[in-house]
Amino acid sequence: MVKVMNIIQTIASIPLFEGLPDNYCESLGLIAVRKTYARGQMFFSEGDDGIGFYIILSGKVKVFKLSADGKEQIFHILEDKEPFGEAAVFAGEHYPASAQALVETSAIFFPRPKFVELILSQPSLALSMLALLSLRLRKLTLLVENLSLKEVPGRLAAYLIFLNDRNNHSKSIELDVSKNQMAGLLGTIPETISRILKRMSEEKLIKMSTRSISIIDKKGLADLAEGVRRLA
Amino acid sequence: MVKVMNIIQTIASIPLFEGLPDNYCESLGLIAVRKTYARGQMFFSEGDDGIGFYIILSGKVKVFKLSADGKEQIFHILEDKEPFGEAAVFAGEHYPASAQALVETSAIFFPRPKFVELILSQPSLALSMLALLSLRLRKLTLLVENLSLKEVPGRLAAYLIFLNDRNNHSKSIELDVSKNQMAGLLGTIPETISRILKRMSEEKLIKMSTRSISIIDKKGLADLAEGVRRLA
DNA sequence: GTTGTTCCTTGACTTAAGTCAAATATAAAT
DNA sequence: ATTTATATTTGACTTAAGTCAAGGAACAAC
Repeated sequence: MVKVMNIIQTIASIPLFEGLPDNYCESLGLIAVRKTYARGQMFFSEGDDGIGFYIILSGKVKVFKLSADGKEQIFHILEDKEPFGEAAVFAGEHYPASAQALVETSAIFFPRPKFVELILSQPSLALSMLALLSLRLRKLTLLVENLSLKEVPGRLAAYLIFLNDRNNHSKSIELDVSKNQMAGLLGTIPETISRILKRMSEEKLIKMSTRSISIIDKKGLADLAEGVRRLA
Repeated sequence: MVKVMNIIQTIASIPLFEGLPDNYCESLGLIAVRKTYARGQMFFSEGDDGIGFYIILSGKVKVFKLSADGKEQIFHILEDKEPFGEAAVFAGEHYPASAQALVETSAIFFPRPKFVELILSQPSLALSMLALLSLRLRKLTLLVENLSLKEVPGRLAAYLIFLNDRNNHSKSIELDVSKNQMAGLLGTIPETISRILKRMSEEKLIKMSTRSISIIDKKGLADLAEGVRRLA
């Protein structure tokens, strides 16, 4: 029972379920299953039946698709307390993309049938899910915008600013994803990332250290991201 | 009252609200407002407050974003009974993109506050909305995949097949959107569309008439869309 | 340390697709 | 029909970014 209690407390602390009455958190706890995935292990693959969704407790997960020739487009890189696979629970039968652990990751799993049942009895939970999906939609919209409206330096600048904003606006950005992953997220290749980061350094927009990047001219980066300025 | 009755019947026929109890359709009818938009008129612009969402009764609407230098990325082109602006109702405060009537369009509008209220009292309505948002998410996922994993001929092939499938798999596709719009949707420019359609004709994948396109080699197109084959 | 592995950088080359500009074609208006 | 406007096609040119291939770091294991 100790383990169940832990899950319930954990659930209550997840933004998605915030403000739910205690007894519903308990119901959630009862249908939730804790799982651990090793680095590189797949949660699910594109086309699999959508049997439920996950919420990350710790670790890092990438959601992506592969093209016929093996190129990979990453849609999201997700961390603590972020859910994934949730769209498949409501829409179609299958997961539209694949999900893989980038590092050892622990997550809780909510099986579809029981969760849908719960939703039906609890409108405010439904409202939370609606807000969540809307947010995802917004994030994806941003990605589409980036991919088609901006060239790579702009996308990269936007991503650096995103990372910076997420880390409390501290001047230095930890590069906890490989340039390979970065490239996949930005719809390009690692070589291009390298070259652009170099140009950004030359133009004194950023300073590079081994495992991190410092933003020197945030305005300049923002201009790049807006497509206002371009890189020499 | 006649007008209200019409709206209620209309609402009951919309997939999004299918299977709802009559009294809820009536409630929806009471908060719904019918509006008409001229060709070129804006429903809302990116950044506007998300005051509600629309469902198309007749006409055609494009949802898009503009870059700093005026390039336009179209996210969806929507027709009868399709909703738009719904994400803004739940997520943030603002519409993430703009919506404009491509032809004279009539729609019903649901104001946010009253709709949210309704959702809270009716879980199965919430479930419909969840499914809808998931579907949107899926469509966008596809767009991202197209934009980054495939080159333009592949995207165009995928789009032609999409149009074909939508129109009951009839051999000929009506080009009811300009090549300009098409280009915007596929993240490219009209010139490129022209050239690729020409090459597709030369390779006997399609046959072009003035206002329509016939698919000759569907398999060939599908191969292009999958990225299996390439255009000479 | 030294070895092996993985990741990152750099260079030379190629190419898809964008820009600019001009010529046609189609549709709309009088 | 003739004119006007709008869309489409075509050509010549440019360029961002991809491919291929070779060196260099960084890191882990022994």
